Amino acid sequence: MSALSDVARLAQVSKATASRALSGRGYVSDEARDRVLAAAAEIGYVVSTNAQSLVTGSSRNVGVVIPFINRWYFGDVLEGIESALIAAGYDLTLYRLSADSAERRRVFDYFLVRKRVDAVIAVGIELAQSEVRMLHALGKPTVGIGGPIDGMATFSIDDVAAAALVTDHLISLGHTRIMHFGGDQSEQMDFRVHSQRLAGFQQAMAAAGLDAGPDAFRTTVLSIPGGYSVGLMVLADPRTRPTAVFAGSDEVAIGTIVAARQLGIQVPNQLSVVGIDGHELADMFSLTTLAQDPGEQGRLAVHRVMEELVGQQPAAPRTWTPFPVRLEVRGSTRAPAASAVAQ
Amino acid sequence: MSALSDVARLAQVSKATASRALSGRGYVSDEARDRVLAAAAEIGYVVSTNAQSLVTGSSRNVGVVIPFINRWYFGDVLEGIESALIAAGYDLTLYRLSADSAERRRVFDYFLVRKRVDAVIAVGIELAQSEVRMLHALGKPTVGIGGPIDGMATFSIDDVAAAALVTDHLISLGHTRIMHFGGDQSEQMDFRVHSQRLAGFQQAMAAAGLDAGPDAFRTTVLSIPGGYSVGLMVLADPRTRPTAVFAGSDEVAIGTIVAARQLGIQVPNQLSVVGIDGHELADMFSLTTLAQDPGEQGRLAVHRVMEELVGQQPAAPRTWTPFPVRLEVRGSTRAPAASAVAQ
DNA sequence: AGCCACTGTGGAACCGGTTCCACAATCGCG
DNA sequence: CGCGATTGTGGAACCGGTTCCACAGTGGCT
Repeated sequence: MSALSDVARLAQVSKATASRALSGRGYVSDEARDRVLAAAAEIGYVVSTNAQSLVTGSSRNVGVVIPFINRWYFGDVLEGIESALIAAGYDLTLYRLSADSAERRRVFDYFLVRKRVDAVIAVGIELAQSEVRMLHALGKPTVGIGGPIDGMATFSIDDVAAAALVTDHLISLGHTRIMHFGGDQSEQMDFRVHSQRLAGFQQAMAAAGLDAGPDAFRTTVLSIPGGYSVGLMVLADPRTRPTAVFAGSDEVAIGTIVAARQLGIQVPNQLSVVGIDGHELADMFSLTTLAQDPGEQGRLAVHRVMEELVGQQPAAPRTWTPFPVRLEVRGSTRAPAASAVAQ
Repeated sequence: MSALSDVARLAQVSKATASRALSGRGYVSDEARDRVLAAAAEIGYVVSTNAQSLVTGSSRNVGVVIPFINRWYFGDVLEGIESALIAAGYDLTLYRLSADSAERRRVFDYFLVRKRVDAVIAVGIELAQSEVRMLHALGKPTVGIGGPIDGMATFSIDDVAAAALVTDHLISLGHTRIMHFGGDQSEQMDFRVHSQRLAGFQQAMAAAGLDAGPDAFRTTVLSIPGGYSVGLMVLADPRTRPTAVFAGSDEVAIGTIVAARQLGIQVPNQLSVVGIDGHELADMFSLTTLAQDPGEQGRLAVHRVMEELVGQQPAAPRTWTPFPVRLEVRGSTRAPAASAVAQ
């Protein structure tokens, strides 16, 4: 491969001048610049980013740590991050972090610290305080999606409020027998998303004077098959069947709707279902949902990182920024039929 | 940050010995090694991969170019690639390539060439011969998933055979009015997947003496909503409705099933549906499908890249390796009911 | 005893850039 | 005309490692 010195020799200038001509920094005569550019083009010169990073100390590369790639929310966030990084001229190095804690340590110790990332974006992962400190100690900007995390800039929707909002939607329609299908705490290592949505559900129920005991809550995997299997189990018995389900994610909601159809239960006539996410399939399944925009969250996180990376001015404080949501009412929610209640 | 020279000073050895002790290459006395390791641990030394890459010429980093993240097949391939790369001690730099050709050039010229990848894995992207030559000229191993591409090692299922197989399955059940919902050529920049699956369909139909004219084929976006919308349009009219649909992907098949249910058409009693992929939702929808294993394809591609990267022995020839498939018969296919045919 | 192979170590060159600094030439202006 | 500011250029140091080479000590063998 050709190096800068080759370009310099061909253009009959010094390495210093060649470097200045190519980077655009410092004084270079037009004539010299033209010669350098022509020489570079002639031999197909490309800079070595390794050499560049070595001397400048920055690598124009951001690490993204994410637990899933194949779930809608995470995939969308990743797409948003990717497009924003490319636009900013940065590369994206991807680390998927499974629940396996040994692998987790390895990624953290080995890759993130050792490798050439300028910053880290953690999606849906609850970082320990020791891990946060480690990243801060390295001077690497770090932002999280799905916070809040102490000492870090994080973005996410307000899960408690979101859950309360959709629960209130069901309550205002007249439902009283409402169940929540939520995530299992141990399933993945993300934030307190699950418990917060459960808390919001319970708050809203309590505020309306409704029962939200243990019978009103089932855990499942937050995916379409997860919603399907819990739906099949819970909805099969007409005597205990609720009139409405608040699903912890749209994927669970869709699985529940499919299960209900399978059982011959009409949605929304006999069962209302509401989710959280704004999944691309929500429209197809007429799903009422609290929509968020994961791609936008990803882009926002990138901008926050860039602020701190470029950062002449002091960066914004490292706090949680709630992300807006909007309730999209579709055909999966309706007032409970008298017969359904009686049944 | 602490550098190797700091470690060397603290351990009272030369940089050369410190480097040998840490890398494990060359002769170092046990005593010296211990001192170096202790010194490194004490000051929290981590190597600079930039310096390392600069001198060794390899960066332990593989670039992955992929058109979608959020479609099941691509997400699964990506997961497979990621896990295999991490296991091999390599990083994964992600480039999403949209259909926009300007962006495509930019990624190619700017990032792939300029940046620090040791190899490139291209997923579902048809590379031009000029692009293949460019990568070869750089001496970077390159493998594709979803081939074949001339001059490149590629992995994919045999799309013609796969399409013929599922079509034969429908034919052997007694169906004669079969339609194919396939991908639109212009929709994305992947390989000739769409046209090959169409060709396989037409071959199988012709071999059975069945009509596979233009009326037997509809294009759509290869996603669940895509299958849903084409399903709603095509299945609405009972007079022209086929008794079986071969969907170009499981996502299209699932969308078609949902559309059929919506129209009150029973699957499989009134309509058989078969897909290709082995989607995670296939089981839930009782979908008969030709299963492939995208994650395994990703892992295989990584191994192929590693072979060439480590490669003392001459690497395997750069040809297409067909990937195995298996027909998983579930409840979405059945012999056509006499009534359905008459209707 | 003499020679060679092996082990262990440090000095120095090198990878490919960026940037500091010294120096020269030109220019504007009092 | 003289002087300081501006422009343009090259030499050399440096980023942080790896590795070649020279050299010294030790041991095994004839």
